[in-house]
Amino acid sequence: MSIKNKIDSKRNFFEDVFEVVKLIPKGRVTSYGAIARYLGVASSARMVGWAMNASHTEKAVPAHRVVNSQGLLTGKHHFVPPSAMQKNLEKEGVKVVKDKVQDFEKKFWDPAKELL
DNA sequence: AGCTTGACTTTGA
DNA sequence: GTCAAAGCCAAGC
Repeated sequence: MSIKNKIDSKRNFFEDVFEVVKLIPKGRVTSYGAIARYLGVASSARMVGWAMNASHTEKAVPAHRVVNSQGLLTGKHHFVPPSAMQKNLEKEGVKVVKDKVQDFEKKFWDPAKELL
C-alpha cells in the first residue's frame, strides 16, 4: 500500500504533508508547491508551509529538506537556530550558498514523479 | 460567521 | 535581474 493511498484515505493536511516530507530521500530537496501538487492542492503551497509550521510537534519531519520553488531556504527562520537548516542540508550533501540550494534542479525531488 | 495571517507560486512590468 | 500583485486554502482570533 502506497503512501498516496494512505493520504487519500485520511485527507488530513498536516499528516499528509508530514508523510510526504518524511519520504524525501537524504541529500534531496523538494518544494512546497511540489508537495502541494502531490496532495492535490497545487495552488495552496502556502498551506504546505503552514502545515510545516506544525511539524515542530513531529520531530521526525525533515523540514530542512523543503525549500521554495527557487531553492531558497525561506523557512530557515523558523528553525532554531535558523542556521540549523543550512547546516543539516550540507551535512546531507546538499550545498547551500546564501540561503540557496546549489544544483537545485539535480537535488530536486518531486513526489508526484519519484513516488509515483 | 467574518477577517487576518502565512515556511508559496506564477505572471507581468 | 528585482519588484509588485493576484490566487490559493486552512487555522486562529
